[in-house]
Amino acid sequence: MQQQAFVEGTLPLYLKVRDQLAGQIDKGVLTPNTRLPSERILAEEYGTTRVTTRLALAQLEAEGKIYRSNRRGWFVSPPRLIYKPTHDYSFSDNVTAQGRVPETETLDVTATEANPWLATKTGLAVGDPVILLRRRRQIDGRPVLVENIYLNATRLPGIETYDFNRSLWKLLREQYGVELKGKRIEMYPTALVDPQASAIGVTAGTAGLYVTRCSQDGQGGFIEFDEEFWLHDALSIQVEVS
Amino acid sequence: MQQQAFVEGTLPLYLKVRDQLAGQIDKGVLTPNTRLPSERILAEEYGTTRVTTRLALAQLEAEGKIYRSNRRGWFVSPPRLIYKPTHDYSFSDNVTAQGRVPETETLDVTATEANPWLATKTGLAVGDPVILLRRRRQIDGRPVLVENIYLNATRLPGIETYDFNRSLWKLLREQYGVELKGKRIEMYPTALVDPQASAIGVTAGTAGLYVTRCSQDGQGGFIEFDEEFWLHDALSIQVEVS
DNA sequence: AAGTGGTCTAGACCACCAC
DNA sequence: TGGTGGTCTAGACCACTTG
Repeated sequence: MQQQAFVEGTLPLYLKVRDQLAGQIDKGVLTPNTRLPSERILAEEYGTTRVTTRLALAQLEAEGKIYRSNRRGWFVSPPRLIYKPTHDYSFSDNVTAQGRVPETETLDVTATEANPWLATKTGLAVGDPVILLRRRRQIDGRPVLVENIYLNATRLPGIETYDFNRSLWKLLREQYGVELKGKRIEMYPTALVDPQASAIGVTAGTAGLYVTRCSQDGQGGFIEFDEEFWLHDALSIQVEVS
Repeated sequence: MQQQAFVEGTLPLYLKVRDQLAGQIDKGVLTPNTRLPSERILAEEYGTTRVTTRLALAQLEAEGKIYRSNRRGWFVSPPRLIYKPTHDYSFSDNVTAQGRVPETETLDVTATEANPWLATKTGLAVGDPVILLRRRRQIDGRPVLVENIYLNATRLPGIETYDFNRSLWKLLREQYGVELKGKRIEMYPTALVDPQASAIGVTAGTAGLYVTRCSQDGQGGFIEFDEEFWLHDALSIQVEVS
């Protein structure tokens, strides 16, 4: 029942545990995607309880140094993917160019209509037909984002019949002759909640980055609105302007 | 000692508490910057313990719906500031334009030299003289970011003598005739750790957004490198390209 | 079946802030 | 000085994953 003294210069215990583990990660003793010892073992090693150990792990998770895989354990985070949302890079090409292995899964494709929220985001009228495409994307076997893509069904007739497990940008260019031009991007950090958290296989409340991207063709016509839910430790955003 | 049953359709208790509080925020019962009841009172209201209540509060914090003020309590988050890092907006003008009240405090100004890390970021040589300026910025009385600004001392002689509690961009333009042109921006979500967490007055480990911005003049000469540590719930980033 | 993280209890003392 | 959040203990049962 003894509490640790909180005198000047003394860190809380959970931050000491944090520092120890962070040191092992930074020094390369623990390498990306390595599993950490279980919470119970860590608690014993550091002479404390699971609650305190979990505080330390939550800190490292918030910093993006470790991640958890649903009831399988804690793992060291791999490097962040460099992502330039203003460019036309395909996810697959970008991931491959950085020496990683991408994978895309189509979750479902639905024909629907623009609701008021989507209408204000896209300039469509409420009720205009759209195709909603939901996909999950992985890097090196780890799901890192889910996305909802709203496609202008009027402008892209028959698009729901194609294979969406490949680059959408290439599909638009090759089948419809569309070159995406104008883009309006918005993003902010937030927690992933259901249904996105479940789709990505993480606990509700895991830190994430919410990114939306509205793309038009050269004539200013609306083509697609993309809503991406990223794990917060999986990416680093880069934007260049001149 | 009875545990809640985890049958189909039943949420964990901490998520029920979360939903209740979130509902009150969304419905406007709790308005921005309102203080929530204390953890002990919330725990009693929901018939649970502080630990579980804190889980619920941590969820809402991760989503950006509430924030904590060092040992003073939990508060409802105000709307996010819309921030366009590719534009030349001054912080003060931007905050004012959105109907909020900005404040800037200079923490310290130091003459130093470029280290290897800064050299790779800026194109300076290691050892080149730079002025390091640290500032804290507030919105409506709440500190929302601290920043480290590295200024090219060779290009901007005497800059350390000016008042930095106002717009740096205006100072550069009016006193040095500098128009910033090229920008390279990089950002990713991470936790705020000391010394930034202390400077902003939040617990180490609070979710944040790390933003760097490297600016040049029209001739490609390096002017300033800006490193910003934002509270994660304080901003929404917008970027437009055509 | 064994082990993992996920959730939860019922307390405790401490540092800090406002009154 | 009293109340707040911050940290911590020493357990418990549950759901899920893996062998």
